[in-house]
Amino acid sequence: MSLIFSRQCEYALQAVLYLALKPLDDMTSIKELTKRLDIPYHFLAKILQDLTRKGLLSSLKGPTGGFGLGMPAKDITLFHIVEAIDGVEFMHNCVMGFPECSGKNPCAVHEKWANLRDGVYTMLVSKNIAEMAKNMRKPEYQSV
Amino acid sequence: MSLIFSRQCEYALQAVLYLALKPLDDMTSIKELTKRLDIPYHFLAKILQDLTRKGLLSSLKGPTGGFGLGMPAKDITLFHIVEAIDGVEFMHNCVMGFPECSGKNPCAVHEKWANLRDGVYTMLVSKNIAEMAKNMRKPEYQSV
DNA sequence: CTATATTAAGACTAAAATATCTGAATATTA
DNA sequence: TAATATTCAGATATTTTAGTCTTAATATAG
Ligand code: FES
Ligand code: FES
Repeated sequence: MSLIFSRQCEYALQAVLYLALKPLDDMTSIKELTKRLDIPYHFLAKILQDLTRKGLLSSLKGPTGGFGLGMPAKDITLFHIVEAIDGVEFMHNCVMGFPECSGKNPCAVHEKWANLRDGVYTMLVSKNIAEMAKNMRKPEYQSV
Repeated sequence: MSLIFSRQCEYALQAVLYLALKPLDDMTSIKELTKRLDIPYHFLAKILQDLTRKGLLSSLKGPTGGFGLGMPAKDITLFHIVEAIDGVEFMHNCVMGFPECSGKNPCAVHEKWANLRDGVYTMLVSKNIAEMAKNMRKPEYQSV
């Protein structure tokens, strides 16, 4: 199977975009998130804790507690999330798996891949998550 | 960790490109391939057997045996290899992991991803593996 | 203060991907 | 025919990723 981002990372992207639709200090429980997004409860819990440790989210215990953005949505891009979960190695790895990726010793598709990779980067940083979230037409995100 | 193709698939791409540099009926042993490409012996064996069953390669037992292309290099693209190993789901999956990927209910990056995905497809089919192999400047492939 | 709802943390389990091992089948060569 | 070099097939092992469970900590509301 091929995939770009790990499952964890996909869940993180989905969850943070959901939080981006809410006011900064509004806390959202894991329960609400898993219900909306159909993500395993405890798995999502770990991911969110991870993002909290890394400062992207903030959390609060107790009733009325939950998770919220750790900084204004306008300062967060999808790239921050990918970076926090999967890391950025994909930005400098050879798509064919060769140990080196550079124009010096290019593999058969290096030029094209380098372009596409830049495109992925642009895709992840071109808008902040507030704008991103608004661009979605996913039922999971309606009437938050 | 993020990656596009599975490790298996990466190995397959590397190995088939190596075979593409040889005459059609010239058999190459796993030993030679693993030595050149630094791929675990038995793992590569399984991958090549898989590709053989699927017709992309041919094999011959015994001394002077080994693996070769199953059809002329000009008829094979990288996409055929990816298709055989990883499958083509990545061509219609949402990059953020949502259950549906379509313009009807687009995720935040659907348009951009759809373009990039087409770019990946083009990258994989734009040349046959004979041309691809010649474009490589990897030391692993010199003086075959 | 107490009961409750929540996150935090870490151990644990399950599944998938990656890698290794072993013996059989087969073709070549001497 | 015998020895050898190879692929073939399937079992096993290891590592990584995904997912679950349990207990503790903490904040709120009554
Ligand atoms: S060398 Fe292969 S993508 Fe750069
Ligand atoms: S819906 Fe996400 S990439 Fe198409």
